[in-house]
Amino acid sequence: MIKAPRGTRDLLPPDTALWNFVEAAVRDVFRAYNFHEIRTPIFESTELFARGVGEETDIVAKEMFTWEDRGRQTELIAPIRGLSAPPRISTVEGLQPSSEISQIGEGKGQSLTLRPENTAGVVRAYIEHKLWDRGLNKLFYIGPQFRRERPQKGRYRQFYQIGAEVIGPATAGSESPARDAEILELLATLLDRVGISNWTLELNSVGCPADRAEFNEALRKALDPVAAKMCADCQRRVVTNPLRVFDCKVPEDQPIIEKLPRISQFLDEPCRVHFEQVQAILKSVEVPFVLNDRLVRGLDYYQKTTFEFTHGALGAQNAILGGGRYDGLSEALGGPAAPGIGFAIGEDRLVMSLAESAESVVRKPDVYIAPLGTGMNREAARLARELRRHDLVVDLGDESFRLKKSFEAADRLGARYILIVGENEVKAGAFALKKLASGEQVTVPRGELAQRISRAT
RNA sequence: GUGGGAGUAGCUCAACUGGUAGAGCAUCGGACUGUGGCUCCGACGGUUGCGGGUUCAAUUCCCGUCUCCCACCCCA
Repeated sequence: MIKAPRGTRDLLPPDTALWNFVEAAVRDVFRAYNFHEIRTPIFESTELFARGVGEETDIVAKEMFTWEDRGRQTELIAPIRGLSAPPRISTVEGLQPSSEISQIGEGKGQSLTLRPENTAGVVRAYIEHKLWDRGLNKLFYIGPQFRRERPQKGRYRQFYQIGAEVIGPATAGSESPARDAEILELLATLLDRVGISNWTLELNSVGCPADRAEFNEALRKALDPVAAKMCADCQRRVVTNPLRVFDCKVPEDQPIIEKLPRISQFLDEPCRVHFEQVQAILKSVEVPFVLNDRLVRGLDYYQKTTFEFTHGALGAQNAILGGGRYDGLSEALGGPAAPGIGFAIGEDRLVMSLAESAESVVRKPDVYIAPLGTGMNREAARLARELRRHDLVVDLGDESFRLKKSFEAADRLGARYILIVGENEVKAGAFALKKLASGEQVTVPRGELAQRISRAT
């Protein structure tokens, strides 16, 4: 039996109703903040992620689905029919870093990658279509992303993100701490709106690149003498990415980590002021937050404000969304200066955290039509068409069904009413309409059916 | 990528130290030819994840592999 590939899954009813409920609520919230939807390709040039997300990040270094495009010749038809020459798909794992990734783009077959996140794609589109000239600087997206990680609860190889970006020239206000606060307040509204309580907003600032360099230096100095006493992971981090030492959960390491310098001590004046203003606005709009100067986001492009919303009951993957400011990203991708801030919600995790049950958001049929006897399918179809025009949810059976079977079907579907369409009814021009919950049954003339069904509860 | 646990009917789970698989629910049919949710009877449904090994005999023991779950790594 062919099964869904590792780390992917089918979303089935009634769960899909819950997903649609979430997405509808989210679109509502975005509208109120004047965000507009953008849809970018599901795959992009590998180079975009290498430059945008950072070649040293785990995502780019070992978690991308990457393949080499073959231009116009073979496409996928031959290998699939004959199974003789399967398409070559590999992760970047087998490649040498940087040099090869950029070389591939220059050959005949360009290197392509399933998007592991959506910010790079949005910024690429912003640059490509000169969106700053159209006043489009508040964008949101909803869609699948792909990472080749080991699956576990709340983590899939195809997962869904709901995200938004504020991006634009500084003159448009995109650099303002007001945007940071607006984004955070939007998120608080959004979570409340979909019915998630008990979230925690953790807030930090990682400063400008200059601050980070200085801080990294100080961190290395502080770690140098103590690194040998730390866990194996930390020893590796000290070399590759000292910031990540703060993520360590090994108890023995905590006393050492407590004494390390903090990024907050290295923020320059503009960054410090920016961060203070973000906090001041949050207090003014009464969005609760906790400062966490150990919160360091993984992607290279973050600077200044970084944040995370967490929620219990998600296991180890307790971050329901994360984001931050990325003022240098546009330039890193060859675009104009365009400060920005954004976030990505893990939709899979968001749905998992919902108190709402899938059943409760499914719209059940208002009426089930039971045709009874030869020729009654025709009558039933006409009635169904008419009732559906009145915005009623209608389902129906078949004239060969015994009445009992129709009743059982109506019960199973959770219909509110059953409408019996038999010869007697057609002759009389009035139909037996029975409320399934109470058993109350009335005879209703054709013309009054729609009104009768929609009115009652 | 690393470590641990688990895969038996559509779903939830049984099957003692190896003896060729069973229940509940669900589905379909009947009791009940135009009136359901209850009850009773019956039927359908499994290459016990897949492949190999040990054995007279494997759901059970061993090896490999795939998938899921938990944790690490990392992240949404």
